[in-house]
Amino acid sequence: MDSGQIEAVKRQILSLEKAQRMAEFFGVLGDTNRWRILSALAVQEMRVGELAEIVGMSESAVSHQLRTLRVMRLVSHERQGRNVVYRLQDDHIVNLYKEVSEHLDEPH
Amino acid sequence: MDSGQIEAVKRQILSLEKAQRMAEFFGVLGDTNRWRILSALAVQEMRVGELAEIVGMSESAVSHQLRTLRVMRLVSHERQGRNVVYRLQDDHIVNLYKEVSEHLDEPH
DNA sequence: ACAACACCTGAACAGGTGTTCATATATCGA
DNA sequence: TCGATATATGAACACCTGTTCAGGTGTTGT
Repeated sequence: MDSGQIEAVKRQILSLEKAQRMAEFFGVLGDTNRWRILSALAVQEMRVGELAEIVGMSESAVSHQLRTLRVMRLVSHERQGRNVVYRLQDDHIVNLYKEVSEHLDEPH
Repeated sequence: MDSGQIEAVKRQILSLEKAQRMAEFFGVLGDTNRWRILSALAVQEMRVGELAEIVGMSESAVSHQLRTLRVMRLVSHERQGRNVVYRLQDDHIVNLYKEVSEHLDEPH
């Protein structure tokens, strides 16, 4: 590669901003407990306390994580009386899970 | 949800091991510079030094990151004389990029 | 109105992550 | 073989992240 080609690639790669947005999103999925929470919500929508018991975390920790998931619009929430019900916002995560699951299952 | 349903969901969620593997993989994609490196390699295969100049990082930092990407089998490498050429291992990452890009571009 | 309940939030602290710097390894040219 | 080049690696350090703990907000039943 000569210096002209180098410059050409520089113009084609992800911008810093776009790369940051990607990293931020994938970073959210880079946590074991958040995957457990998401997989629980993939079974069915549920309240915070129920999530906490299912994944074996404190309610506070779950709440903190749900906040993160909310910001990335992976889950939506709805207050019902004194409870707050969380659900997966759409099936993007399920698709991502399937796609990556294949990758990880490939023989090395 | 009664306690029976709670137990049922507990059995259906991702195991700790599977969740950890998912988190580990996505965590690798949770870094701005790794996305810049991957997007450069998506344009064309290239040497470490070229990557370093294109993404504006030190060669050492790039090398460290490539190691991480290699472990997750996102890139493969081949020594050519004193150079080492890196390339994307397959198109999984490109697919992931497209899928997530849509998600991020959706109106809030 | 008030106590109990369900959830959220901020600060603090421990553990993890990415970069730099110095050095090591590997290959080529003379 | 020796110096130059290209990449890899280990330790150290600064920064980021997730949990806990203490306390706060919002809602219901009496």
